[in-house]
Amino acid sequence: MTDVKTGVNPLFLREEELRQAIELLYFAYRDFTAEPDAMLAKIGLGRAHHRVIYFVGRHPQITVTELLAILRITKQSLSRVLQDLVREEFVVQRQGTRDRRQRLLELTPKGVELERQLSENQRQRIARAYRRAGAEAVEGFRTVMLGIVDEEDRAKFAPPKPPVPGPRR
Amino acid sequence: MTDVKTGVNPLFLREEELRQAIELLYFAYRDFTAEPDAMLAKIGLGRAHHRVIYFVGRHPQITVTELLAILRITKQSLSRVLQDLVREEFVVQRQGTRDRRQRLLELTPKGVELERQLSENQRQRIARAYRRAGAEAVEGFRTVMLGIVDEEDRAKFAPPKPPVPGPRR
DNA sequence: CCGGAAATGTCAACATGGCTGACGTACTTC
DNA sequence: GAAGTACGTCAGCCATGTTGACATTTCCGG
Repeated sequence: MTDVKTGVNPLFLREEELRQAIELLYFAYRDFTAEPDAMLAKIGLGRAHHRVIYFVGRHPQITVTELLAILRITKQSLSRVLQDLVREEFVVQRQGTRDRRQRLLELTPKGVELERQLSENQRQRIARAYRRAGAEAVEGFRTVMLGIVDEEDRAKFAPPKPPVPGPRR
Repeated sequence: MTDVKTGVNPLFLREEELRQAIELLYFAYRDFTAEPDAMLAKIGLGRAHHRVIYFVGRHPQITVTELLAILRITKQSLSRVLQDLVREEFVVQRQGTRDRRQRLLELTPKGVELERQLSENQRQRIARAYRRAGAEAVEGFRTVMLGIVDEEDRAKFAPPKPPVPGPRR
């Protein structure tokens, strides 16, 4: 196969390569969540609250069912953290107009501010890594990560082409 | 700055790009851990057990202190899962020879087999993503992930050059 | 050789955030 | 009008993290 001239055992290389990837995922996630976790702990919230705040901020007017599909947890688990967030006025629930059974979720200004603070560190971490790695590496990163994600969720990640104020058809 | 000719707002692009990265990390980790978690649940173990089995398998003869440094949890937390694993004979503890206070940890054959089964799915997931993305993308992935990891842990990730049977100095 | 520090273990109590099961209400849809 | 859907809630269980306190064994420096 390959690597004949270097005398390398390709199976070994592959195994080591895959293990490094496993560890990169573990360490990156561990370090990526450490700081927000610490900030949350100070105000009596946890990582679960962060996830809700993040995705509600990302998708204003999201319904409970949609949020459950993203988080892949039970409604009872979500309910607990959501109650905290509503009580503390980080999130508001509005009745849906199209379907009045729905509760549309939105961040309050206070929620927006918390979200910003929590994500700030994560954004900086990513920005730093992106800057150092360069555009080409970033493309590779995105491609590989997308391949790791379950197929059904890949559609969410259209290449980041912002809405260009061009001819609107 | 950049993107002048396309009329793109670079700040928006950056924000969207960073948010996508945050979500890639979240979804990739979520999907990456889902299957091992399900397998572990069947035998009454959890993700914490997996982490211990993984790193003990990766670093045979690792000491408790070293393992704690990798996992960044308290010794009490580790102790609980370690006790389970020793009782169920996935892991053995041997007294250190250099320093007899140490308990060197190792997988039993049963532990090796479990580790293999648990990681199999993860390795396949990575292998598939690597295969589809190509060598260049893999390099980019590694570079960016390394940039996300805390500086102190980066040294662990030497480029995967296996021990070539060359002139040993 | 003695005393402090280190490596490890253990007990106890607590918090977070998953889970299941059961049930209720309001609303939509057919 | 009946069935299904969106959402909420109560109750209890489990895994896994935390802190604090304390014990044992061993190593090492003065």
